[in-house]
Amino acid sequence: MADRESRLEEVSRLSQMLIDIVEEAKADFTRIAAGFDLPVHLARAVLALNRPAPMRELAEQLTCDRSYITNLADQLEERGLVSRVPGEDRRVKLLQLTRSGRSLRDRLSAAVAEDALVLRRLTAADRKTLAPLLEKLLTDEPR
Amino acid sequence: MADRESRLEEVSRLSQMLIDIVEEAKADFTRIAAGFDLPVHLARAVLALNRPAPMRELAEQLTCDRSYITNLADQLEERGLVSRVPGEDRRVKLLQLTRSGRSLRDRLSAAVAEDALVLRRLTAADRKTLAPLLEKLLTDEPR
DNA sequence: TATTGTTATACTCTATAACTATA
DNA sequence: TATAGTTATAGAGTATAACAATA
Repeated sequence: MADRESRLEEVSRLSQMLIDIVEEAKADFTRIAAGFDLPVHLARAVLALNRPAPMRELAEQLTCDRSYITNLADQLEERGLVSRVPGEDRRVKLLQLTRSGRSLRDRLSAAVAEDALVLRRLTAADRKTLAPLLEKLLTDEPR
Repeated sequence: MADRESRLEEVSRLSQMLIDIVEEAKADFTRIAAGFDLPVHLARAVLALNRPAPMRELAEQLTCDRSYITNLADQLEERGLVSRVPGEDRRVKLLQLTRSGRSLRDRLSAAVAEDALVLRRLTAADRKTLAPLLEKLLTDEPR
């Protein structure tokens, strides 16, 4: 079957495009974050803090170790972007954006959204076509 | 404009789906490579070697430093998957898959293609719709 | 006993700089 | 002088393990 070879080629072309798109999107994010003087991992943490969250929870959301969150929290605190506030359970500390942290988060998220590839390069109709295809790619039933 | 908020939401949903898809695809690749007892970076190198290539060229293709390619080449050689063969320019060494390297590459690429998300979850028609949208996302004119 | 956050430390991946041999 | 590959080393990013406080 010459069929197999050509299918293989189509598949790797599509996969590579997906990878390239995401790499470009990540590069965009890196650039935008740098514009706010933030390394990527701090920018991600700031965006994740849409409300005060236990450090444990943040670790799950960012899929990293608790000890690493301690690390991030220290850096964010040094910059005056978050503060650690005690939770009801006294083992827990919540990370909470400071006033300046909230302001930064607003500006950052607006910049990210405005810059998004999917807005810059696709029409509304394109996006309407794209969404269900991506959803299909994410449903893990047929395994 | 409540418009802006909802657009923002649509955008981040699409972007997140793209990221999730690629993460899943990469996880699949990691799993498949592990099935051949290869860490990801070695598997990528093996796939890149569809023909003997100067180490310099491989560095460009994998977008990494020459010194790192030396590193990869050592590991691949230890596994008996590649050999260094002298180029015409005597400064150059070509990395060339051994017989067993070629065999591995064939099986690996077949496994990758067969497992691809875009095959598992999309119909041929879906893929035909998806391709031009991804291409549009990759054309960097409208900046 | 289990869980939260912290500390100290170690590991993985990758790059930089200096080197050699060729060109 | 510039380039290909190598070596030794360093850095970024992240995890592991042991720990103190609390549940």
